[in-house]
Amino acid sequence: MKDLKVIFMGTPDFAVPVLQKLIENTNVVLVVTQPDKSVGRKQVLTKTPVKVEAEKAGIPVFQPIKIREDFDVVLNTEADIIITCAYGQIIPKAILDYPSLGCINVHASLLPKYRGGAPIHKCLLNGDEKTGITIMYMDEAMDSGDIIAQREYKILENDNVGTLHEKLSQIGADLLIETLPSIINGTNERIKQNISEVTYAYNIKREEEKLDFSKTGREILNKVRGLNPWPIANFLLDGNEMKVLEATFEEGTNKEVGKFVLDKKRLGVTCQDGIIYLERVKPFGKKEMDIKDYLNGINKEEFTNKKVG
RNA sequence: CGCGGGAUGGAGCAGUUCGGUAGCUCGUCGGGCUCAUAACCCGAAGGUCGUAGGUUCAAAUCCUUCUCCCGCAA
Repeated sequence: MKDLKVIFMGTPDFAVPVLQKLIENTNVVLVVTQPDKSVGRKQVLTKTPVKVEAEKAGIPVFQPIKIREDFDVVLNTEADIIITCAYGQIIPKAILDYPSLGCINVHASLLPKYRGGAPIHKCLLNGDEKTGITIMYMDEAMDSGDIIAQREYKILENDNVGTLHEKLSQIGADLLIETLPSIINGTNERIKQNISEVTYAYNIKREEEKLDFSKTGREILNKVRGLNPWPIANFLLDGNEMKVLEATFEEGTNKEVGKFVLDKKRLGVTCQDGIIYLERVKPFGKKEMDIKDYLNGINKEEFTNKKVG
């Protein structure tokens, strides 16, 4: 496979293992990634993780603002196949039609479930038992092309977005390399997506980060881990965001939801079917800390009367 | 100069309005109680109050500078 000329398109950390494996096993001739962006409070111009990796390997990098309008560089690069993974822009037909072996995408869900940008978050938020990786041909719509290969991953109770992210990106890289030979010699599968089973995983909206204590403990825990380590579930306390990084649940009954339960060493909030105990939080303006430390500094008498909101 | 929060023993905080002995809860260490304990009691160590300067008899506190951490917005 070392003589296979590959153009890789990808942007975030998730795409890095895929790129690394391609560099090891094939001849990556060009990397396309999103433009450097100013990030954080200080607006530091930052390279995308994929760009960093590409430069390390001495591979040319192309960063069009709009690939839709600016793709000559790609067409002028001799390549057999284009492989994308979380690139972040819709790829125009001219590029899709260009390489002889086609355009292949690595997606972090078992398509047709969870097309879109946040499949890892979505499967955790929904409390799914499994998710996985799909290797697929690309077409002009988002994540709608024919499936070449899939690999399932059984979600563990303690998985969160971070751990799943890591595991799936590794699986994605492995599965891609294993599948490539069949794509090269044309013996690969090509399965149409079942339209009736299509669901979408759009990017998380701000409002979805809020914990709703009128829901069940299970649903709340799903949200806590399904948004960790990014963007982190939270609720309002005295008008300020209290982020919840870890929580546990104990079943029970309550008269009222969203009320604080103060224990000597624990802080809980009543929900529909029990109490959610906060285990690790990040109060407004502070660093994240264990609940034990948080309780050390607060006025417990006052706290008993507080409510979420 | 995008908006806002924060920096005080190892941890989390109070004290700053209105300058006047460095305080709370926890942890650590030592001792005691107990069949035993993460429980309880007694005691101890541990802090140039983020940096630099200014005002003052006196600054954690007032004024100015800078640094670092955090949330939002992009």
